[in-house]
Amino acid sequence: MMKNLKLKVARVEHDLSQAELAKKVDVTRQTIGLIEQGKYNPSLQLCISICKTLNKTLDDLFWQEED
Amino acid sequence: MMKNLKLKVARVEHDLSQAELAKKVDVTRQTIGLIEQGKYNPSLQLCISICKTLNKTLDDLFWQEED
DNA sequence: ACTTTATGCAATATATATATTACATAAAGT
DNA sequence: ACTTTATGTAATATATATATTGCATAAAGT
Repeated sequence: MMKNLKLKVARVEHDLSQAELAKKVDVTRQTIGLIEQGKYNPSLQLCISICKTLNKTLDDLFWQEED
Repeated sequence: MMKNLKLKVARVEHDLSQAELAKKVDVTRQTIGLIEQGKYNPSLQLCISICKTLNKTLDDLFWQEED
């Protein structure tokens, strides 16, 4: 799996730590960290929750053009 | 959870049955059926796989504007 | 120097997505 | 009438997302 740098950038743009974002979307810090590292395959609802918190869409944060 | 009518429409536009789409994305027919019924919270990778098969993006099929 | 803060990592536990198998029904084909 | 085809549903099993707890480290604040 691949790192999700777009998520990390969006999070930092909102001046949130992994722990702070985690609390907002009601998961643990580890879950956010692992998603950013590309070691998890998150659920759609969690992705949507993260997007709404960061004012982004699924395509913004979780869509990859390349293969 | 809410039904995913956009997925069903996109699938039908491609003239695929639930079973045929399932085979293409390597899950079971039940999984596709339950996603369409909104009874599952699919993984991001499965969503992406479905999108690529149906020539759509995540926002096209899995993003909901309303709340 | 000490204390937070942020992050990575690891082991175990729990919840749930998904598979497997099977049965039921309605519609369409023959 | 019979046979497919498509879909819903349900029970059990398995894989894995996520939680929990704890330890380690590097950077920044004091």
